[in-house]
Amino acid sequence: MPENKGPYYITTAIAYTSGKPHIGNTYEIVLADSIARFRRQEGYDVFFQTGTDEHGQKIELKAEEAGITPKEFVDNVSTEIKKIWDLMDTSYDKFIRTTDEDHEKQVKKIFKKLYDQGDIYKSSYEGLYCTPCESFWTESQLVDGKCPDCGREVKPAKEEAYFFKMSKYADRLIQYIEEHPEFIQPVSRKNEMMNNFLKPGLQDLCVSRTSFTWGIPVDFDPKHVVYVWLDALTNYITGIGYDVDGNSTEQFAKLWPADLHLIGKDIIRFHTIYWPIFLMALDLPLPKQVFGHPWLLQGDGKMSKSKGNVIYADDLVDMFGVDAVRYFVLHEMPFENDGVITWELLVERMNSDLANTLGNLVNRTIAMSNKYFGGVVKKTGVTSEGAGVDENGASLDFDADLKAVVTATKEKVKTKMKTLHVADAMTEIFTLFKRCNKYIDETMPWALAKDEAQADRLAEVLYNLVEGITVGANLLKAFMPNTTDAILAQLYPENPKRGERDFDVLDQFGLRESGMKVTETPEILFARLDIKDVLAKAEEIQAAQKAANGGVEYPVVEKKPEITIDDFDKIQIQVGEVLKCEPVKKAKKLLVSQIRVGDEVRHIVSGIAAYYKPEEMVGKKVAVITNLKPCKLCGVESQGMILAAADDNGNLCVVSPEKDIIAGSEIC
RNA sequence: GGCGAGAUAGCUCAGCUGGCUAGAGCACACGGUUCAUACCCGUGGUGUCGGGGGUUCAAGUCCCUUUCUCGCUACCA
Repeated sequence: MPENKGPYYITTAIAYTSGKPHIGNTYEIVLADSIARFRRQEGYDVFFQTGTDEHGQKIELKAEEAGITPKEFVDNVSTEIKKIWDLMDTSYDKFIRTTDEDHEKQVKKIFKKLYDQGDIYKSSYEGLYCTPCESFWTESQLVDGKCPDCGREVKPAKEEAYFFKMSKYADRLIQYIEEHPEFIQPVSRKNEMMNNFLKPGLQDLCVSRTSFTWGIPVDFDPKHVVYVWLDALTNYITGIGYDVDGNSTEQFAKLWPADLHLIGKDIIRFHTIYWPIFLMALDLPLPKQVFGHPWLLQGDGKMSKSKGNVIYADDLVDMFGVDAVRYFVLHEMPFENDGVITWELLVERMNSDLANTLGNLVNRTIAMSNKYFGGVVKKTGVTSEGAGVDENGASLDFDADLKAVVTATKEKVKTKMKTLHVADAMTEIFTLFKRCNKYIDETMPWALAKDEAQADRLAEVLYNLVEGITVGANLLKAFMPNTTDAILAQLYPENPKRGERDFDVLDQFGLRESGMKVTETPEILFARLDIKDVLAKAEEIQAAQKAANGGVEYPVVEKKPEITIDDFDKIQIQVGEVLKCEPVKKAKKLLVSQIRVGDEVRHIVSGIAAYYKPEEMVGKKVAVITNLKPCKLCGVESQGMILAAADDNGNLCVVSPEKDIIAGSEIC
């Protein structure tokens, strides 16, 4: 066994249990798994944690829709997620759920502790909340009794809330980030965090909610539940036995701080700002590294359930096999940019890398060993040493070159993995396999076989091939564990264990004992696929998905408090006709429209530039709130508001009268 | 609008602190080979290195400028 290099604690983000994860979500666990496996191979004492994030309003609503309790709902989804993680052969050590009793208990205690020490405070600004700005103001901050930001009325707070004093720790965090350049990966993300959040000054974070109940209740104020990020992020410490009262487990002492939090790039902010600050408040050391990986996107249009083109891991595994899917997602994901997945790309990788380069190599090597030596692989020592050079001066000592490539690969893979460049690491391994294929052409075993006198040379060639493949197969273990086993099972049929090598010796050549046999019945590792067949199957899957999703996914909308007809009556809505529309300078999302409302024409700014071109708006009749206090946006005064509907998938449309009616008509 | 990244072969991308005829993989074409899953090996391309200017003996590689793309962020009355 390699020497123990010490503990290594790696986590994925915990998956939100609102539904079955698609292949893009599944990518993260595979990436984490390959890193975890690789570190284990290197000799680290790895602890790999993943799990599910199970609280929040969205889940509360989904459960209601399904007619079951939230707990039943998350039990189902969590089980399904775990099943997929297992299907992908991921070697996590712990699967935590935020509904686990010990987790909930610690979160309550953490909240209390932070409250007691003054980091969390209950909003004392009751009555002066500006809803659109999502900000509380003190009496003294108001300008003319109005919100100093937008100048609108501040209202009595709808809900009291607890806040976390982020600003208190901001300087320490900035210092930490500056002193640990490797903390945020890739580094481009570090700049975004510094420039957009830390340098301008951190806002306090709201850490409780009262608008729903599916969450961890605040012990001492049970109408509040703990805001999901404080709940979710702490899984990284509660999962390994952290206890606020100082009774943390030995495991915690050993593993914390984590070596790597692997997360999607969308939640970098929570992991590199709020999480470190929570930890500082708890007086715990910060994780060593946070890697915000890019996304695996579907190439052919946006994934959507109604289109039925969502790609799920289990469908892919059915069609291609686990390791092929692992290979694909790891290979297609560069370090910084988003990767793309399509059925065509999947087939291409499968055929060219897995079937042609690797599968065929193993197959032809075994076939020749059987054909020429009855499967016995002997090291004879008849090498190509001293073969000289060809007419172009190129070395004919093919053995030496093959060995050099094979033995150098381990170090190359290690180097790539050190910086988490998993795709590049795999490429190095496939370079090894390609070198083996080339070696066959160089040495031409079929030609050697025709000459009795060359029998020992032929044996040596085949030995070298089997040995080279053995090394490559062992290097592949972190990424495609089943393939490693499948190859070794064929090269060492009597006892595959004899083909397994410690990572430390993967830079050595010639460890295979001479005289062992390879299998008499080679099996194809990866079958070539026809793109037509695959596309046909993909269509079947899409059709099934569409059918299964006859039900519609409704948007989740945070509930507002009940109002009376008098409240409603305060709002004046009228039909407006868009006369003219143009983009607002200095703004990306804004359009300014000239709208006829009765006998007056108003300028109204709307955040719809991403959905409507200015010329599309002209001539439309829309619903307009006409008694809204005017307000300047990006330097342009807006005298009202165009009503529009938006769903959860980024669609938006303005609201128009169903029949033609004259501009100025009141909507009531 | 602010901050940042990028624009290199048909496609996806490498090209560090400037230096010999600009690379890899895939795709494509031609040649070789037959052990093998019609597979493997070799050879090949015209790349205005986004446009324009500049520094230098020498610039994808540095500076300025311009166009476009992308990320984060603000505005979304």
